[in-house]
Amino acid sequence: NEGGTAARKMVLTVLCVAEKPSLAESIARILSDGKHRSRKGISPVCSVHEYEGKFFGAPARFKVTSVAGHVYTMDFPRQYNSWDSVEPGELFDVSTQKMEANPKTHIVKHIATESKGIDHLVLWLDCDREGENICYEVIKTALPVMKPPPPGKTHTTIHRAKFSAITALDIKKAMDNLGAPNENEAKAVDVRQELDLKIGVAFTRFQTRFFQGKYGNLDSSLISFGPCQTPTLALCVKRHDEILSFVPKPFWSLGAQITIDGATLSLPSERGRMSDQKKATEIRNSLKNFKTATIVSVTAEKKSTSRPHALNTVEMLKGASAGLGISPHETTQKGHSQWNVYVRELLDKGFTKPEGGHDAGDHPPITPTRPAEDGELSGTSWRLYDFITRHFIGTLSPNLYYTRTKALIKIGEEVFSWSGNKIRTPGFTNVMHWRAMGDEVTPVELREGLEGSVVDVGLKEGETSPPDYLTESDLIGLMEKHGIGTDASMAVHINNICERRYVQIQGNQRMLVPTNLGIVLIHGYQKIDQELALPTLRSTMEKSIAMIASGQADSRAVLEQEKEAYRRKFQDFVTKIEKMDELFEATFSPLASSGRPFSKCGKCRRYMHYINLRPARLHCRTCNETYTLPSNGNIKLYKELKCPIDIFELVLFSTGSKGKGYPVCPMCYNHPPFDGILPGMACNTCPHPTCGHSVTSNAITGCPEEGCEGVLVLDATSAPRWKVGCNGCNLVSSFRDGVNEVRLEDDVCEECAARRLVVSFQKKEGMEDLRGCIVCDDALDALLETRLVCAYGSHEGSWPGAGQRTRARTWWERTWKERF
DNA sequence: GCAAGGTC
Repeated sequence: NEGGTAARKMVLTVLCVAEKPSLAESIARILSDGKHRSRKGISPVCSVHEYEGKFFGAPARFKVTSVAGHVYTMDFPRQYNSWDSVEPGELFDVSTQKMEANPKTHIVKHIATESKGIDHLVLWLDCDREGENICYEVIKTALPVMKPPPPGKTHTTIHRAKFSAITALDIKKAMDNLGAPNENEAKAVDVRQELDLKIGVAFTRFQTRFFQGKYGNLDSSLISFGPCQTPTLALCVKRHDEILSFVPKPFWSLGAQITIDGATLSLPSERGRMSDQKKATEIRNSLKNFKTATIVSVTAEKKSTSRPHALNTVEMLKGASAGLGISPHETTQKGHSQWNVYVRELLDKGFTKPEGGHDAGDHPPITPTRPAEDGELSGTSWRLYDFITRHFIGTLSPNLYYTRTKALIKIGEEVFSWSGNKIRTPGFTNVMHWRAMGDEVTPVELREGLEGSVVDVGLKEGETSPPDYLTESDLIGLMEKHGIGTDASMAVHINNICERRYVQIQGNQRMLVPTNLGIVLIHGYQKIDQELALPTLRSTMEKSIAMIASGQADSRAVLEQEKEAYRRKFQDFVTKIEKMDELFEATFSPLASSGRPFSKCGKCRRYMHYINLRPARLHCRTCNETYTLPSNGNIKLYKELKCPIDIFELVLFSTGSKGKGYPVCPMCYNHPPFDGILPGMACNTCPHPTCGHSVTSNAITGCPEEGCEGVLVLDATSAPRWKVGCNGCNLVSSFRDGVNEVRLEDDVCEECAARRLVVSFQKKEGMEDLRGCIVCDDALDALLETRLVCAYGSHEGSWPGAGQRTRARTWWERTWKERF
């Protein structure tokens, strides 16, 4: 059917890409009037929704899919990952690269596959600056494989959909008014990324290395700096300083007690607080002889409290923290159980992202999408759902109306008052009970001219009190005010400064109390360079970046100018770091008085002290030397065994009974005795030819893990639990129970060149010794309790396999042949 | 091991 083929050829293929999977589904449903078909994509997280329709009047097949946030992330080339061999200041000059943000999700491959041969690409990314940047990430992947416009035609094949809500109206309107992506906005994000990376990483590495291990009770392995986290911390420290420097002032307030129509009322003076004690006393004394109090006026004023505005994310975070004690981090956790479904629906369907970044106020941004019962959601999820739903109903409810009555009562010429509220209509407080107002009424009716008798006129002394620490809710408000972070990232910044132990959250009120470390850091920046700890650090940078976004400034020029400014700041910081160190010295204790006696120093033969804080380390008080130890595991003594090179006593590092274990010489670990070996050399990587703990003594074969350059070594340190593990990656496997001893032979397997081993068994096993190669002999391989558990998860199927034999042979030829 | 920004 020639005609049919020709007609099919005319059908255009249009790919629509949204920012996240749920949006792709919503968009497809709206545009296809629910007639879309869904299928899986290459990426495990993204589906593709297809339907037929018209594009610019022509018949078209539509595919709607998504990315999942940014496709690429910016980083330094790999060789700049080393903290030891790269000077942080150099980082400002390194050209950064974009790499796939989440390689496991295969988003790049997904987009490339779905873009192949398409006629048009429609970008449905969120209509904000980051979304504009993601547009170009998608274009970068899609354009090379798209069908070029037909010869002679110059129309664009790249389109931008602009929408502010996921509603049928908005989405269809966007499809009918396609435009072009905004390159300036995308470039602005590139510049922000590079600045954040370079500034953050340079300062973080430098100050971490400078202070790490310098003080005995400084418990932190990472001392970070960032254009958002540091100003956030500074806000907390500022309040702390205000509290400490607060000087209370005394004040006096006058009050009267009267009886009127048989009721007793306490009345404050209309003067309020008085700071002059002498004058206050005079007034009190002048009233001593008055026995009568007279009501001189009663006014009733009708008042109201407006129902709340619809919730946006920031208000939700504040409400959840202040009212429910749920952290912003937890509030935005939507990755588990039914919660996931709810918040996704809540955020997607009801969320408005008006253009220009201001809430137009015409949509309720966060709303419940269906009723749920208490039992359907677990603890925190239910409380948050309850809050959102009540708030939502509140926005649709009448205002609170009440009457405020105020009576003025004179004793002599001094005016006292009584006031109270009476609810007329509770309105939204019916459902938002936490905003409810109580009735305050007198037991008697107050009316003008009524007289009572004075029981007492007294003076109360008080003093002004300091402000409280910032609550989390306050902090979020301040971050918003100063433009620190976005609604999606504020929670992360707060979580960061908690995790890094710069602040602690205290009490039900969730107040942020800075730690010594947090205080010293901010005060240190203030001594060196005020600007580094100003709440405006972020917004100042944002202003330059906004110039790029609006097309008023050239992105390269802004980048260079900002980079230069921060390079100077960084260099200045480096030269003045002693100023910050003075504060550290005054706050933290010297190493010389920290830790407990542990293992012996090879230089002075005295006990070194073990400091079990991050980073774990040994300190020799006699030599005044510090030796850092591997972290994220336990450190134990190792039978007083010594390193043959420097006679330091070895210590044993282990990550648990099923985890890795190896001996470490504190000296070699910090100062490797062999050329070309970087710090961090444990005994299982030490090439010493005869030491029983070296890799030479314990090597079996090359690591079976694809791409790992490490060596599989025998680990006898937790015997009788014998293990094999890689000295390069996390791969480790135990021999099964009943194995008594594993020894390495001097010869190697003819087939694969792995070292042969001899396994002996406990008596109760009644088994002969087994001798052979762990790579080629199934009987030996079967003794390994678990298949090798590896860090990268790429090792599947049987180990050791045929591929391993080749790898083992290569490893032998290349590295170890001459050593045996 | 570092930043901040997406989303999961």
